[in-house]
Amino acid sequence: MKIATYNVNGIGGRLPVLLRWLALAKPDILCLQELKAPQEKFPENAIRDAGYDVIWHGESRWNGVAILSRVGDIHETRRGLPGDPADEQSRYIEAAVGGILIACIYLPNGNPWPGQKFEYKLKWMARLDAHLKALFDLEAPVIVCGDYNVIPADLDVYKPENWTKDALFAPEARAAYQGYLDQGWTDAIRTLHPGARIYSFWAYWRRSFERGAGIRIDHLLLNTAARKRLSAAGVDTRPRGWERSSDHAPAWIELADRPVRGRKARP
DNA sequence: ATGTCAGGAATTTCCTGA
Repeated sequence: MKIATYNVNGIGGRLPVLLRWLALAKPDILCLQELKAPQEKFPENAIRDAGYDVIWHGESRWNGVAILSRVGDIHETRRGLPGDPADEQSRYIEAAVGGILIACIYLPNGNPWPGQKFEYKLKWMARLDAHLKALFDLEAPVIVCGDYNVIPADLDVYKPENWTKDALFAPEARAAYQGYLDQGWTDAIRTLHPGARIYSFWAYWRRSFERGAGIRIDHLLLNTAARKRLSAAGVDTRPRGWERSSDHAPAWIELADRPVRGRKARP
């Protein structure tokens, strides 16, 4: 089973690119972020015509998350991250589908740092930390994926010195992300490719993609049951080179039907 | 410091967020 996450940066203008990638890559489950569309403007019919069930949480202008599935109906389990009833930003949606619990997140960017937006990011990360603790021990495979807006390590950025003042590379944000791994969650791409330079975002300007000037901020975190079935992971850079592309590329994993021999937790 | 997008609001141009 192929599970992917893709920050589309606007579902409206990106629909042709998304449909093209769905036909090419055929993910079984796909999480989308940055819909940038109100609830009623999500292109539900086009997604269903492509063969996918879908749930989404829109928001006018900003944010917005969705889960697509072509392997059975989606049973929504949660909409909105717990911990702050006053938070109205559409950044979290969770569902049971195909025997998996999948959470789609669009973690706050946090720039400029320091500032109120960065404080919101850290609070959101703390709320996610608490929720992850509740999800980790489930017996079912759990995948928490999306745009984390966190560069975990120097290896995940083309030029670390250019990002030292950025909220995506801030020590507090990286520490919070490390806290998720310390809970036991597996960063699927990094675990299968320990020393590789793999990026999922390239800024639109200065020909970043052509120069390979990227960062890795789209992650798939797996609990123990999911990690045991992890057979492959990567980033599909192809759509980043298409016309009218998102500034992100889809990150994906493959889960085997049963546990993969030798797939142990990272030391 | 720069640079490029998307979408919404107001109209052809600016604003915010990223």
